[in-house]
Amino acid sequence: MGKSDKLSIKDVQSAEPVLTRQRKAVLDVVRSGDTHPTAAEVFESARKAMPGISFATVYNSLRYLKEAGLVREVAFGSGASRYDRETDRHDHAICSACGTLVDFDLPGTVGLIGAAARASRFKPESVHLTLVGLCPGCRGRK
Amino acid sequence: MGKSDKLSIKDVQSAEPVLTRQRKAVLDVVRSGDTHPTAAEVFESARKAMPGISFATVYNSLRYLKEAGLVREVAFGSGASRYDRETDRHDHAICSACGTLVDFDLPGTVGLIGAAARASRFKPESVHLTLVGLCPGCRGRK
DNA sequence: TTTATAATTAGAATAATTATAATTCCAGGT
DNA sequence: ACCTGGAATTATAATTATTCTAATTATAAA
Repeated sequence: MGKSDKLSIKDVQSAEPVLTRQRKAVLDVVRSGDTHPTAAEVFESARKAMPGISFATVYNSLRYLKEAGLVREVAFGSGASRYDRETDRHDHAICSACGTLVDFDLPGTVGLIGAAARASRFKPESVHLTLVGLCPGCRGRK
Repeated sequence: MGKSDKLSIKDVQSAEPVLTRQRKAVLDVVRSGDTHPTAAEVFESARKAMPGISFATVYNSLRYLKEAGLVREVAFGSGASRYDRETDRHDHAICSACGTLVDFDLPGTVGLIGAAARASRFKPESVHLTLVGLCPGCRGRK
C-alpha cells in the first residue's frame, strides 16, 4: 500500500453522490455486462481493476450506491443478494429450475401502483413484478 | 422386488406430503398468526410446542414444506428469508423504512402473467407484484 | 500546514444456511 | 415379536454471507 492516489473531484455538490475510485470501480462492475452479480462476484471482478480493494469496501460501496440510487439490490429465493444496474424501472423473471434472473419491462406494471398502494395502505415508492417460471434453456431441457 | 406388482400404500400416497410431528409443528407455526417469521423465529416458536426440535430440522422441514407447496419463502432486501403460509396467490408490500412485510391481493396482477411470459420468454408458473414504500406506521412517524 | 471529516483496509465477529455423521423412528416382512 | 432398510431427526461442524471494529489513509476546509 502506501501508494498515493489522489483523485480530484471537481464541482462536487452536496446532493450528488461522491464517487471515490473504489465506488467507481464497483459501479463499473455492476454496469458492465448484463448479469446480476453477487457481492462476491463484484469483489472478484473489482479486484482485477483494483487489486487492493477489500470485501468490506465492496459491501460499503454497494450500500452507498444503492442508497444513492445507482444500483439496485435484488434478493430472490435463497442465497446471496444480487446487484442490478439501476436503469429504468423494470420487472424480473426468475427460473425455478436454474435460478437465472432476467430483466424485462412490462409497461402495465406501473398502472397497478395506485391500486397496490390502496390495497396495502402503503405510501408507494416503487413497484415491480416478479415472474417465476422456466427460462428458455430449462424449458427445452425438460 | 420380484414377487409383487401391487402398489403399496406408501407408493399410492407418495404424491402427498409426509407430515411428521416435527414438520407439523413447523407448519403450525408458519400458519398461526399473520406474521412472516424467519427460520430463527420459527425455531423459537416450534420449540415451545416441541422442546427437542433442532435448528436443522426446522430448516429441513421448511425446505420440505416449501417443495410440497405448503409454505412459501420470501426474500426481501437483506437479512434472513421469511416464510409465508401458502394460501392463495398474493402480492407483497415492503416498508423501505422498517422492513415490515404485508400481504395483499391485487386481482390485476394475474392479468399480466401472459404479457410477462411473452416479454421474458419464460414458461410462466406464478407472478407476484412487490410494492416498496412506507407502511402506515412509518408514514406517520416521518 | 493543521485540523476535521470521511473513506478504506484487514481481519474479526456475527448471522444465516447447509452438510455430515451418528442415532432413532417406523413400516413391512419373516 | 424380531429383524431390517430407509427416511427422519439430532447435534455439531462447516460454509457462506454480511456487518462491525479499529487502525490507517485520503480529502476538504480553515
